[in-house]
Amino acid sequence: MQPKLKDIANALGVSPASVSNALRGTGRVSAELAERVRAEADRLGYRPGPAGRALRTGRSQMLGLILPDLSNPLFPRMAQAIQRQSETAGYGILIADSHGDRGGQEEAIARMLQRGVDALVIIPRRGTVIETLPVPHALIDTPSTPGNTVSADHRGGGATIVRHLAERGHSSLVLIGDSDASPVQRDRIAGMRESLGEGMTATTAWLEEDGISTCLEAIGRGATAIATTSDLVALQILGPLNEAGIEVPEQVALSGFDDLVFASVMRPALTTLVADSNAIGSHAIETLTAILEGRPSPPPMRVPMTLIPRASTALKTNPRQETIPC
Amino acid sequence: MQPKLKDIANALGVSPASVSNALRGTGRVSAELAERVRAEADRLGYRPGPAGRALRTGRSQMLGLILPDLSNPLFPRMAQAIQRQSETAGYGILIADSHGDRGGQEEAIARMLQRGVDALVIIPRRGTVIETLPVPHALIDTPSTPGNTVSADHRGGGATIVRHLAERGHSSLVLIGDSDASPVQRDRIAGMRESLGEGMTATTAWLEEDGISTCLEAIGRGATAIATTSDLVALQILGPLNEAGIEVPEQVALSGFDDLVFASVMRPALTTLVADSNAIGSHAIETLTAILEGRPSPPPMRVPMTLIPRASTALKTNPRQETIPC
DNA sequence: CTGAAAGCGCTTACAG
DNA sequence: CTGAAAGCGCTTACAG
Repeated sequence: MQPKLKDIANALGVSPASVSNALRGTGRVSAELAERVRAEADRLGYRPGPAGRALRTGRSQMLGLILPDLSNPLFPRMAQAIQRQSETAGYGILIADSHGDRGGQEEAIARMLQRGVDALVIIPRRGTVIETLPVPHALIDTPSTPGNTVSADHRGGGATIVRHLAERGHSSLVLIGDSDASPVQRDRIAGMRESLGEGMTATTAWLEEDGISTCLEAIGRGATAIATTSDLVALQILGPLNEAGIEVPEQVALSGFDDLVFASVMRPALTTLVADSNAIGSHAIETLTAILEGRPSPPPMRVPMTLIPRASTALKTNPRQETIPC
Repeated sequence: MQPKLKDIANALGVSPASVSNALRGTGRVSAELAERVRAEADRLGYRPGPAGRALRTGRSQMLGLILPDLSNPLFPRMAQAIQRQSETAGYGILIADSHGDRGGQEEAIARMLQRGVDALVIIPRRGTVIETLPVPHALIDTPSTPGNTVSADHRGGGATIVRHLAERGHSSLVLIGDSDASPVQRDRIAGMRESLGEGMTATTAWLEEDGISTCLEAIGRGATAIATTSDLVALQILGPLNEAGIEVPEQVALSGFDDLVFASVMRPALTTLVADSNAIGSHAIETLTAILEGRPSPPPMRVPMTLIPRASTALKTNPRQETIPC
């Protein structure tokens, strides 16, 4: 049986109120009594039970984390960062995924609220708008999403990879994503387009819309670099490129996004960009705990994406090279 | 403000006790009153608050999930399966990871207990023994781990891939894992070794112990197939093979384990084996809820691993082919 | 069949 | 500085 507050009070012949005050540093308690209480609490290994505290304070000391899809390879890092940060802040993390659809997201939020979470961290489904919620919440989506609390600077990442390719002599690019229904992917592509330099051209393609063909055609017309919105997209393009006899990076440069687990280990190793998940997680948690604890809450934050140059874009390309027959 | 039990009682002019009994189907309540209570509860959108219930019943209706490392690519699927199953059973899931070491695992367990979880699902760190715990727990490790509740049949998976390779004419194999400190990997390799047929030979290697060199040497001596313990290991071997001028699957067959996200999309697509995460998750949750709710708890379970044949082992190999110069 | 009462373990005004 | 009391929202014996 776990020791209770009353056990300490009885052992010391004082009231439970004084024990509680001594342990929390609230109310007036003499230093001497406080010390005796702490010693006895340590001896017994006492920890306040969550149920009694929650009932009295109205706070569960738990945060809910809503993910669109736990099996998405990008989310584990976020979940890990958020879990560790919230633990440091003294909150537990309840998880739920949105079961792949929008109704699922609303249900997941409703379940979390019923379980009494003090606040929510939400990584929303593509383009979902979060209605008013009865608890504070932090949104991790894209800087262009209204109400976004913190996220990677996807647009800046797009700009960075295009500059990287430009420095290597690439002037004709293919920009390719999975789906333009994704705000994250749209922002990455937008950032790429915005920073095309003088004389640079780019074809945009989406995997959903026969993007592989579009991509191969553009290469046939002289494109020398493919900037994708995700390592997974890059990996999916590698096969068709090989089959078409196009070598990476010798004939075409290729880049990804997110530094997924296979990016460093595939051949050629994939140039990619990644944001610091811990920075994102800690800003989300800091924002929430600030609100919960009455501190001033920080402004929204945009975490930069860092380029990780690898073999897939290592070669300098002569912008006037012959076009590859397709 | 969320409606309380008392609000329903007041609105109907009955006691909170009757409302509680009506809603839970316990105690004696007339059908007529039960119906009125349900109607009013629906109208108000009443849900019992978790704090009051937890304090009274001693149950939090939450399960803790302890993972060695949330960022491990294998765990998201498990976490997702467990989360969904426990949700169906009416339990929330608190997550914690072990921060990469054994002490971290013990701390994570202690934190979960302090938060009042009713039971734990533990995917233990390599070779960790779980001491006695004050709540029921389900262990997901390997069938050979004492106290294991449910897990994939890693040994059977090893046997399956070796038979698959044997059918394709391979008789000289390399079996390679990351680390023999991992019970899962040891079981997979053991299953492989056990089912080597007549006249088959195999070299075992570990990445940790310069396994790549061992592997290349074995191929130099005539091995025609590499069975790895993980898709990630297979991916890591592909580069050195390419550099050595060894083609997959033309000269050497290659297989993985776990069907990670890149396995189907890499080139060549990777033959692999996978267990049904939902089956594992639901057995773990069923075991725990059975104990918590006083039902007979099911025996330990071993979930079969299914072969997913892909291009990387598609070719029949002549066992007497020339050896490749190394 | 129904309701009044007690109590789960805490914290927080409040009185002394 | 310290303690007695009330109460957070529920559920469960128990009395009527």
